[in-house]
Amino acid sequence: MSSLRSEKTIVDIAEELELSVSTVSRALNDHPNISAKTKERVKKMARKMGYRPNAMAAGLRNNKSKIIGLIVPRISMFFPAAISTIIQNKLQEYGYNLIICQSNDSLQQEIELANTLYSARVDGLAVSATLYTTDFSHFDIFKQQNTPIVFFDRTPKDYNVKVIKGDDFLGGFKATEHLVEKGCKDIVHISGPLTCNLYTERLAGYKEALQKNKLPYKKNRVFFHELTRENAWQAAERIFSQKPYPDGIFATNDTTAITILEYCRKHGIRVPEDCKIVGYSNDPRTEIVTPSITSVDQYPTTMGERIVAALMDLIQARHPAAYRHSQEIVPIQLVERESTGGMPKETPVAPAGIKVSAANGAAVKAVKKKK
Amino acid sequence: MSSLRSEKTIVDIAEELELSVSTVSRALNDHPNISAKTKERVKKMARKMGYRPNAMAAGLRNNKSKIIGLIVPRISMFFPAAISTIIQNKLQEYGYNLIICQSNDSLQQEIELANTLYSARVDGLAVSATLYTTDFSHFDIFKQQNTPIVFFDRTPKDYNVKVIKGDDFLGGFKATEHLVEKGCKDIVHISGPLTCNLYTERLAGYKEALQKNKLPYKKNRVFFHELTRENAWQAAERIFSQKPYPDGIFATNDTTAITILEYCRKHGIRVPEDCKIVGYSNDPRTEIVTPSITSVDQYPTTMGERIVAALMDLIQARHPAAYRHSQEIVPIQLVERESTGGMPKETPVAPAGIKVSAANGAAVKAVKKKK
DNA sequence: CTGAGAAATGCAAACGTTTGCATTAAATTG
DNA sequence: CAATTTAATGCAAACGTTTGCATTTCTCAG
Repeated sequence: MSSLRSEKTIVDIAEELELSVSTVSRALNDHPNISAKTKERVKKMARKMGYRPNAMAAGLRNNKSKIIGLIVPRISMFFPAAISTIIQNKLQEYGYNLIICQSNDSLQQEIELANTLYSARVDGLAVSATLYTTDFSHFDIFKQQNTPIVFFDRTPKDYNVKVIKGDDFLGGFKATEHLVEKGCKDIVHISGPLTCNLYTERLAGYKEALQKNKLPYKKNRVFFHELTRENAWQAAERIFSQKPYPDGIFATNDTTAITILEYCRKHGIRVPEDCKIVGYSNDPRTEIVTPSITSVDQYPTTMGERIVAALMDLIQARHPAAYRHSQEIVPIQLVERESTGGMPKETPVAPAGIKVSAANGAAVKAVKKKK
Repeated sequence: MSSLRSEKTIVDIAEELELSVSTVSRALNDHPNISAKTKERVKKMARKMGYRPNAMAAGLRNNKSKIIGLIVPRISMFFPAAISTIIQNKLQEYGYNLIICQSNDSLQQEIELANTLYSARVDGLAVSATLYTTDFSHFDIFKQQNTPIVFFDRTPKDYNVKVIKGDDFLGGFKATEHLVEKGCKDIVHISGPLTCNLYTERLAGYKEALQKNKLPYKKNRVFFHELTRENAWQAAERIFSQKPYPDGIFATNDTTAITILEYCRKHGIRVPEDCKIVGYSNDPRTEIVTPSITSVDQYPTTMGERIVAALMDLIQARHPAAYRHSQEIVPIQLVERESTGGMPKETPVAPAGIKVSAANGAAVKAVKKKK
């Protein structure tokens, strides 16, 4: 009958075996100078005594926590959720834990989170910023201490740091040009707050596509607001409050696209006949809605994997600043569906649309340097 | 110009101010015996020197990490994602961090996760188990060390521990009875692996409803399999491979319900006219699909809040075993939609259906003791 | 056997906090 | 103003590891 309380420590093992703590420690960590025999003895005893390493003690001594921090706006949205999933699973393979935090798109919260994660002495940090983060100085501590830090998706414009992001310019461009190809001449763009890089770039892509196709850019055809369902609905009301109706809508977010679609259905505006719709992110919901919605896939799997790869890379090697501050672009792909006149999918279960693995390969090559 | 490397510690502050480390520590923690003046001096200096507390050192000394562990099957599914969101945000208010882990429904991974979370010396643990976890002994360590542990949703049947779960029996019952009320006489039930308590209870509810309404329980009308899209599609193929077709289907999962609906639409089976469908969890997707799908809401917000409340409770007070091993039931609610002949929603943006706050209040009262 | 080199083990400090107890300084009282 | 209480500060140990260096124990050639 073992004593009730009391965690077993390596000194307990050492005593029991009449060894020094150092040998026990080394034995457990498979240090080369320890004989196979003692290793066996130690491990067996550890098991028998129910020993569990104390990560905090080790972390304190080693100055590493084996924890990675992740800050995202919210994990209930498709894209960040998908990324978080990948990151979590991937990190596990490397023996790292993940602390996931949500800023809820509040700068104040983001600042606090950065501080607590720093206090936890995370070995690395991945961040997708708030919609309104333009000053990134609350991440300075990490840079000062040389803690690897990677921004993704919603990234800073001129904060010197490693960035992994989708090709938002191209995404905006392709989405718009696709609408043009399908015959649209009057295309509304629903954008987000321009404090966020994603939206400025997609908007730029939109403009570029219009220009290339000799369509005028009209200010009153572009909307800016936080991309909630409520705002989307209001935007729809404004858009369809007076004729002429647009014949195409590029929403920079699938939630918005879906809401617009619902509005159209409710008001007898036929999609795609009267008005075509394109969303962004390839949220699985775009596929189950009727009609299904064309969207821009951002390859969250690829992005997640590359975030982890970058972090592990930075942790292992003390990297040259060149890499610490480089930018990687993950490709995007337009997924055509019914809302722009595409065919309904063959069978909903095994969509032929995207082969992630292939895209993956392409993505890995598409590493660009920051200009 | 301050020295490049080197984290500032409280001893640096102490030296700078010619104080002892203990006073500095106490000052930073607002200990009552420290004069207001020194507190001010210390805090100011701390700020000036860019001091950041080291949570690992404090944790080691205090034997508490201020970290809560969470193990869920996967965070990309609606229900666990929703719960995780709530838990994370709620914990933040209490000054706790959350380490979210996914077992990917693998028992092996769940065991490993339990071990690493224990190594991190989490102050509490919340778990929704694997589909196949029947032996829970890998959580024994936590119980031995008196680390608070709460199971939710997918909970053990006879492992002595705090449990917070939805009223699955009632959910299964209501879903089935609703179909009966709508005129169904031949109701298929698509269930999950019976190793998981959720499914046995919902199945029991289904049976009960049939019996109460004098409908026969037919073995070949119930399906068991992991609730993936692929399996759902196959189930649909079997269900509709020969007449008579069922006139109602109760799927114990919204993904399955949605897939069945897609199958029906593709094969010209009219929903709800020919066949009615009820899902489970009230995944937002059930609302945007056409026709929208009746489902059972599980109040993830309520459940998440109560998980956190229970954990904080257990951490604060060294609780009597009675509470540590009690069971709480969170109510459920049937949300009627078009797939069972309900009216289409008024406006998709502000559905009148559920007022979470109100339900919340109801839920808090509905604490049942284990029989 | 002896001695040298290699292999295995041990010593003790360090990581950055917190905290019980001892001590000193300040305030209060008779 | 001495004596006593109260307020403020300091000392040093402890939390559980890891690791550089010193020491001991082998192994084996000469």
